[in-house]
Amino acid sequence: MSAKHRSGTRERAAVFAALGDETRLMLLAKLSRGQQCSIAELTEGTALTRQAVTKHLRVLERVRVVHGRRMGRENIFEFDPKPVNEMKEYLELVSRQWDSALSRLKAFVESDAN
Amino acid sequence: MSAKHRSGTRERAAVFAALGDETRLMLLAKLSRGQQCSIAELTEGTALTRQAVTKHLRVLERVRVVHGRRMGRENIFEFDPKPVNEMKEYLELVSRQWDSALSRLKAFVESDAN
DNA sequence: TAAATAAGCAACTTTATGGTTGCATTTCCT
DNA sequence: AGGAAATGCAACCATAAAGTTGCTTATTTA
Repeated sequence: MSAKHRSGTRERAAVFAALGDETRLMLLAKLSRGQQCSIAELTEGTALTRQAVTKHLRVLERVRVVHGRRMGRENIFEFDPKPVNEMKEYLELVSRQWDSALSRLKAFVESDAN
Repeated sequence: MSAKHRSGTRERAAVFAALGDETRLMLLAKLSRGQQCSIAELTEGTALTRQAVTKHLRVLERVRVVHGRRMGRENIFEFDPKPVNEMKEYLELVSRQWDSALSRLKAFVESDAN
């Protein structure tokens, strides 16, 4: 309800959208296991072209779930946990709101109101 | 790493994708506060048409974040917490994987290897 | 230095998404 | 009954997203 929440809606949606693709979830899975991988390495597991994987990495990079740094001729990508943690916290908030809403409903039903 | 994970990748991506839109996050916010709302009511806060909101509700419904039931002439929508909790748990898993990967890296750096 | 490796850039195709408008249907209320 | 309210359905449009191919650039390495 605070301004902090409403102002972040766009950014949160962007992070969720970035996670909303099977290929990107697989990239995320590999990188979150701690491996630092080049684009070519990340392409290996998939049925896609290197360029397609590159595009997916840019999407993840734009919302800072991942970042790459140039090492010689290769671009090494690494996981960045902050946005994922923020999304986890947001979902926890939603969950808590729901629980307290249920509690209120329960209290209402059990009150004189019925 | 288990089969359970890999088989769910598509579904997880679908849920994240459903959450990856500002309008749908706002609908989710309202519904997760426990209010059961008709489509017309949910449309009120927005600058969109009723039909646009309906489409967004269908997207959320397809991944079971929400469900509607017909009550007379109106369609009352309600939040469903299961998928959101599952996504929360998935993000927790990712987060733990990352933490343990960092621990392993730290142990490695501090070992004879350097 | 020349071949091979890794990646970036750009154009293009296809399909999904978000949104609209117009009209039909169901339900409620007087 | 008959009008108002709440939806549903379908066609349509515009833009974004996912993926491809072809070509260029930068770095290794033999």
